[in-house]
Amino acid sequence: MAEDTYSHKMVKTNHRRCRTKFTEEQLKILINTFNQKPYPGYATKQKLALEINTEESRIQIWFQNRRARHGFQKRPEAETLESSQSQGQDQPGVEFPSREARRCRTTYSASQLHTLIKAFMKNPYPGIDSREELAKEIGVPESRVQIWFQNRRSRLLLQRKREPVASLEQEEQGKIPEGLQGAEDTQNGTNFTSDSHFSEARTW
Amino acid sequence: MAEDTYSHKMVKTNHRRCRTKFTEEQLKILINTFNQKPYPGYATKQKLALEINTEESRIQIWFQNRRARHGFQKRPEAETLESSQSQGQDQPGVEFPSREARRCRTTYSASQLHTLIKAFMKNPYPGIDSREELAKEIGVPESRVQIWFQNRRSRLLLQRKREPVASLEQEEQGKIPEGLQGAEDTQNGTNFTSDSHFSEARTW
DNA sequence: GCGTAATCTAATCAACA
DNA sequence: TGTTGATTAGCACATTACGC
DNA sequence: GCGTAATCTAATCAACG
DNA sequence: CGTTGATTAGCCCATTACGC
Repeated sequence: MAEDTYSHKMVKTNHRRCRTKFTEEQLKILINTFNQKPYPGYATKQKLALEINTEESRIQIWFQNRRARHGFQKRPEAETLESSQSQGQDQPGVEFPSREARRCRTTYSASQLHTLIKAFMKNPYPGIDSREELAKEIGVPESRVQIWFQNRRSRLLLQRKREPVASLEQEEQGKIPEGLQGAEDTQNGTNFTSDSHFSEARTW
Repeated sequence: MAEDTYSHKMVKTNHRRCRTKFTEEQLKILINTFNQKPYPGYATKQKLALEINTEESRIQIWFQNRRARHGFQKRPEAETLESSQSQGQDQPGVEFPSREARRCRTTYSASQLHTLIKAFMKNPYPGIDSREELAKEIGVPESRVQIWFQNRRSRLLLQRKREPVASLEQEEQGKIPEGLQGAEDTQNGTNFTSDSHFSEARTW
């Protein structure tokens, strides 16, 4: 049992969240609301959450999936220019909040960020248990923790395509001059049949 | 016991590098060199590497450990003002490089960075095998991959203490107003006895 | 204004019927 | 196996908008 | 000049004798 | 159970110094 040769509490809590099971009753209400406004604001979702006794984040997910799978009238703005809603976009004077207000922006303190980043480094893809634990530790709802991790990963992956050309070359990169770079490890040849998984065929 | 519930090739290659065993012969040479200059430059280390047939990075480590454990004469610059070396620091005209030249700076291409970052997100603490694999994949010596990961983690952990005060407060931060933040998850109470590991007693 | 939390889509994973 | 909740990246930087 | 590789210290982990 | 190679963070931003 030489696996898990870690001293850390490698509890490996990487389960995903339990699949929520909606009752007929709940679904009826959800669908009904969806047909009225497929892009509900925070208030609406909160109300729904209370009404059908479910976390607001689950409702959020449900709406996302619903939108993605069952086509609906149209996007809320730039509609098919049909019914109501004053499509004039920038109708001056009244400031029409075509979109319902969203959830208030969460602000994280330094120590909260500390904890989050530390956890991120341990595992950028925390399971539901880790997230719950983190949430409790820093005192925010778990859904916010999840969102934070998503955004964080996004930002990190952004740097991948950042730092662009610097000047004007992007030719080959698997061809280091050879003789300086690859002139290492010529003894102790632990060649270990490298079954390189995740090759993934770059196509640059 | 339900650990490692991953579909990914969780080969768990988190072993550390094999402990290098130096022979008497090698040690003699190392110690000898150390006594002459405890802070060897790249050229010296490279030469040593060739001489005792060992990776340069291992020599680097050996010198670090040696310096940390066995006291030695002094720091290389601002010496005990003894022998040669023209200590005049800024002796105009000749530009004396008191320190021996270091290793040439490695520049990573965009695709190399892509691969590295991707790997970083999968696991910020890759074992020797993963690093070797990465090294082969992007065509740099493994030691450089290791260094890259170190620096990367460092930069990430930096942001922890970044974004400081914004204006002028740093009082309590474990005291969210309560009543807005923690007002979630009141159903589906999976309380799961939270044995919060890594508490680590902040002392701010 | 900037930084970044919130939101969204498209795709995929995966549990459950 | 299809349905559907959960999760993820965001492919020359996903988009939007809010707080400080 | 900035960005970031390279380097360093202090501490800790861990294999091996 | 000490020795010593390997690894890690870097406690108001580890330090240094190159390449572009």
